[in-house]
Amino acid sequence: MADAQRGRPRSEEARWAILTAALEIAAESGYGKLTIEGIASRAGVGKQTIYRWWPTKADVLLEAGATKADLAVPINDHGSYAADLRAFLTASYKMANNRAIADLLRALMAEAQVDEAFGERFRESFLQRRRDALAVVVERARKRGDLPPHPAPAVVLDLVFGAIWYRVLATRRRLDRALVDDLIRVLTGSDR
Amino acid sequence: MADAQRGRPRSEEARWAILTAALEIAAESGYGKLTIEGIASRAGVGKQTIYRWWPTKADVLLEAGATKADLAVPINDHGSYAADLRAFLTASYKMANNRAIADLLRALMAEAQVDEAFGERFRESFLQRRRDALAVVVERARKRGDLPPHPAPAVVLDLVFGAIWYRVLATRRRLDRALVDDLIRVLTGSDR
DNA sequence: AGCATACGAAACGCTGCGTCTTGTAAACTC
DNA sequence: GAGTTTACAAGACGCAGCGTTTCGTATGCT
Repeated sequence: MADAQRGRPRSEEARWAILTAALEIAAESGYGKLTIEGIASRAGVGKQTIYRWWPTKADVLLEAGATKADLAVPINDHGSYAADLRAFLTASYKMANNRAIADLLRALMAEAQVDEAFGERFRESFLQRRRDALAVVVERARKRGDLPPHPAPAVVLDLVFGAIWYRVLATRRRLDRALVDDLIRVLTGSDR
Repeated sequence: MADAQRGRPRSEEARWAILTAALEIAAESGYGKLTIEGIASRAGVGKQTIYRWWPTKADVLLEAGATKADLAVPINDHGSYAADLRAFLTASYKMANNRAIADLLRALMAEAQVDEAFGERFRESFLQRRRDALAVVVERARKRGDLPPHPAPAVVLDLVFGAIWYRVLATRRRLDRALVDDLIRVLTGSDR
């Protein structure tokens, strides 16, 4: 085989140590205090091993989150648009109300604003996936004839993720039942 | 008078040069490339003059925005909740669709995630003021008997600002008429 | 005149960046 | 089992920017 593996293979142990160290430091001291040298030192790893596999420390965190945290949201069919929404929102706010995960997401979103290239990676590998997931729920409602004419599907995504992210980033208030209930009311048009 | 001014007064000229230089550099090269030394150099000012009056470069930008950009939103009475909302949202999305202002807001929001102390200042001096403004609109609607039972006033704020910020920070899509229309529909309960 | 504070300029030590070098380790190829 | 290739830990390197300090000067008040 021409493209058989050549040379020493990547150390899975080092990768794991790096991801763990990054999460630990970020959790203990905050993203602002996270440095490549700090990660390397705690992981017992050379800096070059980090630079070889990740372009920035934010990418390390992004992979750490994807690998070690369960960021999946359920999009099973619960029979109605309202029930599907409730399942999605409940799972989402359990995530957002988890301190460690919220801090991680805030750091990634912040870095995405400052580093344009990372921003694209973050949007594609995280934000867009979550949009796609909710879009499935909306599309299912449309096929069921369950979807009100307004708001438009694109706006549904903006309202749901907007409200969640705004609380996480701006007001720092917990996501609660009241928000979820009103959100469902508003999106299903069940005021009347 | 005991507390009369003593010593050389603060140079208004230097202050203005610093705010201008900060905005220019951020606009030209992005917030990631903004440095205190860069600001001082372009403004023709000693670094100490910056450190004497602002704790961080983000605070410089925050004051620059407050001083040089018109960030006011109209909360005049337009006769109905829907009309008030439309005026508020229209003004907001004209702001958010202005590239320079959007970039500035993204940088400030990003820094607020990383620097806890600045985050509080940002919330108090900017985010909360805008929440207060919209709260006036909502309260007026309530007094008029114009306000639907849902969503609750607090959720109204989350939905409006959430949608705006989410587009600015996450999808980078322009705010458009469709979003404004759907938002008004949803908040006034005028589906029916 | 004397005092207090701000100013521009520049030097300081420090931290973390991203690169590079060194010697060793772990896989495959012949 | 000798040779090749890539990854590894460790650490040195020059650089940029930080926040502080020092200097001599400027501008207000009493």
